[in-house]
Amino acid sequence: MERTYLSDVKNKLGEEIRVSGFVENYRNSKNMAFIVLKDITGKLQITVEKEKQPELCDKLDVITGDSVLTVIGTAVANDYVKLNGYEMTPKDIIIESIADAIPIARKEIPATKKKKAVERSSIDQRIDYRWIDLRTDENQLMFKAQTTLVNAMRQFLLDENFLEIHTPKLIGAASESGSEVFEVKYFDRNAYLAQSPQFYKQMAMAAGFERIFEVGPVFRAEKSYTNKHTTEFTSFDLEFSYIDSFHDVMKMEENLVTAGLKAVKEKYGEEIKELFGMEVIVPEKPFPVVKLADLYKGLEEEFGYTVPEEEKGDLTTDAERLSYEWVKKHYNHEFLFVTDYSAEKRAFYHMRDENGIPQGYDLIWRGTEITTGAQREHRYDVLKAQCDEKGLTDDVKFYLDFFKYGCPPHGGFAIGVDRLTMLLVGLHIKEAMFLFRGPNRLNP
RNA sequence: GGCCCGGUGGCUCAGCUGGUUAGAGCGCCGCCCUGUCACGGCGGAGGUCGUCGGUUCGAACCCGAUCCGGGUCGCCA
Repeated sequence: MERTYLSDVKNKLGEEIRVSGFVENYRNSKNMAFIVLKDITGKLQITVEKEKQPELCDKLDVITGDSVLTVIGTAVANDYVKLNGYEMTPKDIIIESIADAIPIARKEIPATKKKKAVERSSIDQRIDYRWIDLRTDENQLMFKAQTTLVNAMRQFLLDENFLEIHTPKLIGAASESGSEVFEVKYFDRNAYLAQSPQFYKQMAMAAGFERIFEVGPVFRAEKSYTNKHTTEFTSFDLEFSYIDSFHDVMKMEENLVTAGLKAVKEKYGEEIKELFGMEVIVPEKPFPVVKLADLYKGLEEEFGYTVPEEEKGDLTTDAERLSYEWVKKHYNHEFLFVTDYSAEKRAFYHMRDENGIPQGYDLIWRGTEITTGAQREHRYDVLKAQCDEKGLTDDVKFYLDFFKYGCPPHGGFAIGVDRLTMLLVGLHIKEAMFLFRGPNRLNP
């Protein structure tokens, strides 16, 4: 008999069906036993009247919470049952796997008159047993939403004639600026883990691919201890040619992000609101844009925030957070493009205008940076000069060559997928990743 | 790297100015309970109080060292 998903049981009431899943809750009393079974689509109560089915009793005595069962039986409507209003009477129960006592507290249990509250285990404790933690409704919803989000963004780009490429993650030279890279053994020499597909995206432009994207892992050997950094994450990168300015890049990004959020809202908006208390808002276009200096001016006037002089060329974490208040107030919007950063703070490959202002931007969503984008400098001589200025020419010689034999004007950006997900459901990065990687976390 | 915080049963915590058998709730095990649905009731097992050293008649508690972990800032996606 073919397996029926639990979300589909309501369409098969009265029929004999076969279902499988984890035991989410279990109560076994003298005459009755109740099993709440959960699979990726839903839940179902299995009810056993022991007198009528003595042959099942031995099995019922060994079942524990989080065990995996397959149950064959018939589901029928019954007002007794709070869960869905129907329950299944089993004909047979197949024990696929018995679970030991669960070593983490996945849910907070509020205090009652008699009992103290039980706090949920800390995220670090839960990551030790992440596969068990991931069984919760919240976590599974989060990854369903992420799948929908990334899929909608990918589909948007395919419709825009982008090619999907896959660039190497093992690279021969520590690339791009001073950002730290991981060194790995590579036969009799060293290699590095790619910190970004940046150079290869641009190589694709020089190859005449015109429009490309890549969704893949990137590695950062930075000892960052924050709620939004990790040493390995998934980057949604794209690059495209024949742009007139970085405003074309921003336009592409707002269309991309809007398409993604629209799909998520349609499919999971209500569940996300219910389980995470977060509203999925499809943003209005165009997104608000502000120059960095103007934003700081506004934050000072309206929120009394003063940026330290040495930080003025960049956005501080406090300012980033406050910018959410600012953009809500002025534009009733969750997204904010910030432009006109200082050249020292930006990568050498960003194009600059005649005043030396980088032709790029950051995109801030709900007070957290999710993207850096820019028009790239495609003119070999200018690029080489900017490279010299940062003292990187020797390191990136191979990259400079990409621009020597013809290269269209182009630009692009990268979105951190994990950050997108974490902001979507209002969590920290550790909670939002399938498996977090940080300076102190390499397992499981 | 800076600043701050924490390591007590499987989990979450309490443990006053050092005082003798270290507590609770959840979980677990056993028994009881025709319908539960955060079920309920009774009983039980389970802890070298991160580690090492010191002070003291006496240390989970005070002191020193050390290890491990967490939060946050910087860096960025």
